[in-house]
Amino acid sequence: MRFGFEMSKRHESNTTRKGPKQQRGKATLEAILDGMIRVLEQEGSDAATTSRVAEVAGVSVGTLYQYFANRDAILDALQDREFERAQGMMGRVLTRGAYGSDREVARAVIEGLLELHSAAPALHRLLVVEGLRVTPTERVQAFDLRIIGAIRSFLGLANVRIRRKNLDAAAFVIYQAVRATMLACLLERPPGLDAATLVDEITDLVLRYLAEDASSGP
Amino acid sequence: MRFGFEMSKRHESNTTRKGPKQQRGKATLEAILDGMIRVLEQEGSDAATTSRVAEVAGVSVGTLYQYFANRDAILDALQDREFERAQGMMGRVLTRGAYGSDREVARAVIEGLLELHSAAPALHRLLVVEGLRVTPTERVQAFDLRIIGAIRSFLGLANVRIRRKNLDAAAFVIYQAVRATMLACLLERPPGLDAATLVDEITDLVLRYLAEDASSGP
Amino acid sequence: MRFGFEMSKRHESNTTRKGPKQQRGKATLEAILDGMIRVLEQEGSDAATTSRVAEVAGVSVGTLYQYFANRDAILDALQDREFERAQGMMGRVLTRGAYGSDREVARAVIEGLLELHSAAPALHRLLVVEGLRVTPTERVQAFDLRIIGAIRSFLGLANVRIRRKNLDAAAFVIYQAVRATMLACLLERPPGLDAATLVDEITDLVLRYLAEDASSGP
Amino acid sequence: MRFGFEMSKRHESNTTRKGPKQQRGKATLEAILDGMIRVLEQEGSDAATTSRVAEVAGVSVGTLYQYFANRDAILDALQDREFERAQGMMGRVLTRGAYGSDREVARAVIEGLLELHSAAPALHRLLVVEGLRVTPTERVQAFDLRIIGAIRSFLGLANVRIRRKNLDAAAFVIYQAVRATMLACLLERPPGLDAATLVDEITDLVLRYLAEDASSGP
DNA sequence: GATGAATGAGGATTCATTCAT
DNA sequence: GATGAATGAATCCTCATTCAT
Repeated sequence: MRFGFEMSKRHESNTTRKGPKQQRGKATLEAILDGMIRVLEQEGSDAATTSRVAEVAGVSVGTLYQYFANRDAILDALQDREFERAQGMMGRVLTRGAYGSDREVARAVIEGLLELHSAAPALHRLLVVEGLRVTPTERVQAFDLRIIGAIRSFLGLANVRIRRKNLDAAAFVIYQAVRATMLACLLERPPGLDAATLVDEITDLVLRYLAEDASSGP
Repeated sequence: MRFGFEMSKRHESNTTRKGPKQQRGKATLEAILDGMIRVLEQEGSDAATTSRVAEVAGVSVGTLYQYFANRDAILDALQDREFERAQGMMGRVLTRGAYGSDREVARAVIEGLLELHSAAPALHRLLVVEGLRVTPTERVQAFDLRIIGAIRSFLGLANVRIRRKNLDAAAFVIYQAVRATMLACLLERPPGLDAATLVDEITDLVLRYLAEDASSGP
Repeated sequence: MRFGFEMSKRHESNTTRKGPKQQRGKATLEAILDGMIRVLEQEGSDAATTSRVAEVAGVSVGTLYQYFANRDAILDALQDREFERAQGMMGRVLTRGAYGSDREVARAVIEGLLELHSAAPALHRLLVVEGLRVTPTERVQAFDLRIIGAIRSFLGLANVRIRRKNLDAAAFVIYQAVRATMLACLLERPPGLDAATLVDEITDLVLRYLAEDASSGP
Repeated sequence: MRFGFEMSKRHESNTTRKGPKQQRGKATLEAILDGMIRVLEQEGSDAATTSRVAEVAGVSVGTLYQYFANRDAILDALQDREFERAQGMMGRVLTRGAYGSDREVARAVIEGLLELHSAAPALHRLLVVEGLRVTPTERVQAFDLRIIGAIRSFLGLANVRIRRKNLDAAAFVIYQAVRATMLACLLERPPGLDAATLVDEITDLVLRYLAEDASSGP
């Protein structure tokens, strides 16, 4: 167990219809997920109809519905996959850089996140939008709630001197601030704000907010 | 529509169709805008169909279309109204608090923003979603671009000692971070993060990021 | 009485709502008719909504409906006006040219028709379309039935040697052939078919069809 | 819609959306075309809404739109089908009657046309209306342009002595005159003008107009 | 298991017509 | 009489989902 990432195996109903027992099934399932991402990234969410996704995935709509109970289930699965990737990245970075300075660790995590987001900005945009839904869906665990939990436990375990009293609040603030900045930067591509600068700024934002002393600004 | 609130591609007629000059007209127009907000807040963006908005506004669809060229035009108008409110708030706060400490000014602005967001969180959620559009529209001034510009010029004029080199980047980061945190807090209502705490945390986040010395944290 | 143009004063219901007793009323009524024609000619029939017609006529929709029971009534009135113009033209031409050769008379009539059509081709197109309605409207006298009647009586009275046995059929054929050719020419403007040529061709078409000897081709 | 059958402005996708390759698809497509004709014939063009056509065709609107990109595409397809039928008829008649007299050939063609028109007068009415469009569409080959071209080349090839100098004009005139007369006759059913008479009259009209000597009139 | 044709509820938008001022 | 804001039925079209083959 890494950082005590607690997470329930949530909501059967909305998810994959049948566990991909077969090899072929697994491949098809992945093809559909990738099809969804590809459409999202290249054609925008308006174009992400079930038919189009199936087409891009190289299967028929019927098949798509054999793997997913409904359209939302695809997004759920995508969320799961993305969460696992984030989790994996964090694990790798933190293990590897266990002895680096706070700044180095933070920067590594942020770079990892940026990489993850860069691979599929539109997907992450979607995850934000979904997370911000006004009418709470029955989607039990929004993507960000899970991540915030993970961050919270990391902060609790970290041996750095965190200045924050309220760790729950801190985890929440960090997560929202980092994600929004990163995502907006990727999607809006504001002139004069390249990836390197972005990482610098976010790292500094987070460290100054968290750490007792963070005089080593850029 | 899926994925929350996708806007349609076209933006031919971004403006109010024909502001009937009468008094009644003005009232009807406001009723429609308020109807949209009410639906957004209470029923979610999927429910914000033109029919439903008209119904809630207490007018017929036909009337709605007499005031707005299309559905998107309502959102445009809402954006304008909100921008003006934000501008007004900033003006008032900054004038009034011209002699306060940095922290006092920052806190006042953030409290003002929180107030604005609290009045219509769903609307602001929408503005975020809009701001994150993958396919950038020709919509001349996206809400956030306008606000970021305002922040940027404020930073440039402020007589405080800003530690940031790249003021454009700083304005961008601050805006995204503050807005996302505030909005997510309002919409998700995470337990243990009340309004007061939120203001404290955000103020600190911003000040530490910006100011040369921000030792007066909580 | 000229050629025994018999015509009933038909269908009160669909027509002008109130006889324009006032001077102003008469002017407004004409303005509306002209507005309809102007829109038809310049913007096409899709644009000919009651609102647009009223706008172009310089009155309000309400006023328009004070003069016409419904939209169709405007077209009825237009039909009447056009029929009267056609009648007047025929009268003038036939009186003036009473002693010309058959060909001269025919040519004069056709030129007159062309002039009438040229002034408002879109209107005449509309009259055709209306005349060809599949579901017979309650519109008692279609434009063409009235004109055909007039032609028929002219053929009956004419002192030329008509070769046709069936004058009813002949009147019908002539009318349809002439009108269609003329109108299509005006609307489609086929290259290499100017007004002069058109008149020549139609005149010849009609004369050869009707007259005992028509060896004097163009 | 008013004024009979206005077509909408756009013609982006003039073609069949996606001819489902199956057998069933072909049948459905035909059912829709026939449904459109049936509605046109029996209920008039105002009734020819997509829903009604689908209903009469025995399919759902969705299905209709799976075969045709939009309402106009149905009419395009109908036009194509009709053009092909006309072409086939002409081919058959001209081949078979290669050795008949001019009058016999002409009469055969006209009888063929009458048959074609009789089968679906409302459709042909529509094609006329289409042909008379004020705003010329980019629709590549309007029905009549295609037919006029065919007539024109037939006139050029015919070994009969055509008296006309301007064959383009002659083709145009013949086409418009014949079609209008025939169609109006079918739709208005003027008393005392049966099919046989109509064919006689039209044949004579055309032959006298075209041929050097046409003394063999009725 | 896969396919894709069929379904139909639902959403945006228009426009003839009315009626309170 | 004139005005024009309000009405709402009607239309086109989309897309998630099902089911017969």
